[in-house]
Amino acid sequence: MKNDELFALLRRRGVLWPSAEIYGGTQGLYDYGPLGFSLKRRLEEAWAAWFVGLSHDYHLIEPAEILPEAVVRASGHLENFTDPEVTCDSCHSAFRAETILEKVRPEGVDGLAPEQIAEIVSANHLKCPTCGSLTLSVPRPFNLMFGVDWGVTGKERAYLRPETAQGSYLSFSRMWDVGRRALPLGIAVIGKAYRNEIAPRQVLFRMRAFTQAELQVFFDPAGFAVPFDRVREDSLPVLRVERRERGEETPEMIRADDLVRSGGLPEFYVYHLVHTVRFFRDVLHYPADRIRLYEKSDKERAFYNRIQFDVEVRLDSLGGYKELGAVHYRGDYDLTRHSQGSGKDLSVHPTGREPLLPHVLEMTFGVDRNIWGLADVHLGKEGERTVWKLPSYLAPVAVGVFPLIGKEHGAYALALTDELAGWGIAAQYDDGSSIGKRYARMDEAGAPFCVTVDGETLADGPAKDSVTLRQRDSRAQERVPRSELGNRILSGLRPPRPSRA
RNA sequence: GCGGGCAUAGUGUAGUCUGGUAUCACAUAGGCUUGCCAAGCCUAUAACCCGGGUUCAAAUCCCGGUGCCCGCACCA
Repeated sequence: MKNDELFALLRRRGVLWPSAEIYGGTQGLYDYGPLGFSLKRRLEEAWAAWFVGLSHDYHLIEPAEILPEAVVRASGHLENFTDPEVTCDSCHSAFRAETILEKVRPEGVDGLAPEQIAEIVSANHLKCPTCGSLTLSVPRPFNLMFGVDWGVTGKERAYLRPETAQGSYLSFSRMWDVGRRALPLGIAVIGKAYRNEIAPRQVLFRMRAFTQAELQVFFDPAGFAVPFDRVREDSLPVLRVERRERGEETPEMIRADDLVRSGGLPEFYVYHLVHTVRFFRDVLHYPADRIRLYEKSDKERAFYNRIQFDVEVRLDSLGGYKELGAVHYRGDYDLTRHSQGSGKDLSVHPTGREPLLPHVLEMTFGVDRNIWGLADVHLGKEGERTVWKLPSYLAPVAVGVFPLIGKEHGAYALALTDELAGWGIAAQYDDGSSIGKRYARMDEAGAPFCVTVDGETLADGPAKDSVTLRQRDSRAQERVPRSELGNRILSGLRPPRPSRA
């Protein structure tokens, strides 16, 4: 489905819509409706069940969304998110100063004042890349962070967090103290991050407020033991830098142990990469042939990232592979910076070991982007009908409950709806229009089951108190006693956890 | 930010050039009928992105704004 068509469908069904729509909408902000909110909750729960479930020592926390200026200064966001931007006075195109100066000053522009950059531009007669004029302006700072006035005087500054990860780094020493004082230690955060994007685009793909799910694993750089034997035979769809440089776009399947043995990647990294791919493939049910692990080169990744693979999924609505998650090996960059910034020694003393500064492995997941991805991949037309084939534990509605004839079976079906809701099942009663339309509505909302109360349910006989249970994907129906219904539906509603036995 | 395109009920659209009661379908709500996969009939609700201008009269022409789409740039 095309981008527009998919968004129209999601809007019509109340999955999501632009924020402040009655004022014409607000660029880069979206509201989730009933179906979208519920799907998002379940997606977050599935993520947590999987990634936090990887180890007894991985935990969820909820840090604050506002960061004091000292934090973003230490993290590098004040400096790096405030790229000097040069505009062309002729055609008004905008560029990062670093891009303009790339050829004459490969070491970058860090530490240069705007006037110094302007001097270099004029001394080298640098032209506008778009129109070729010699009319590049003096750079002005452009910051992707939202600043907020802080305190009574409003003179102090704070910032909305541009990524959730910072809260995990800030909480690390507290988590060390309240925990087992052992490495590895994983800290997971699910929450909003905010970026004042220049050009928000493609609905949920570049938003100004978005939800991230991130797991930061702190580990001893001298050794991070993982049960690698359990993943060594998995094959991963990787597109490595050398292959990309040959012009290849498609990934090749490489076994996990080969990625370690001849691929030069550490076991702990590949182990988590395998589990990340399993999550996308086995939990979210993205088709295996749509998933690609895209390795970022030295130039493409942030300087502190030692290894970076983006998890990409091919989406028809956006015409190609899109980044839906990533696995970063960040070294000790974050704790070093915050040790310096705070003046507090963040190194730890594991029992029987010398003090050390842990390294960080980061797994990031774009929650909103994956809601779009799940719609792109699983929501589609099958002949006349539109079906959203969500994994059952993600479906916002688990079961639709219908009376075959409203007047005769309505009361029974309503009572049954309440009973199922009491089991914690998202059950939705519908007696509108015809039975066929009710099935169609539920297919579109992604409900894995529909239950219909009919004459046999009420009549004395062998089928008394049984109903028909209809499966979304196969459309097959079977007769099920009311007493078994709760368990039948409930069994598919728990998201999978990784096996770690 | 730049260039191009677009904006009409919940959704998709006709009408815009050539100003004069805004078209159709689906969806939604109610009724009759039917009774296990979007059936049929009747009824109802429902729209010209916002602001200004020209005109007796603006969805239509003019100016300004906002939003969306595509490409470029940006996305440590």
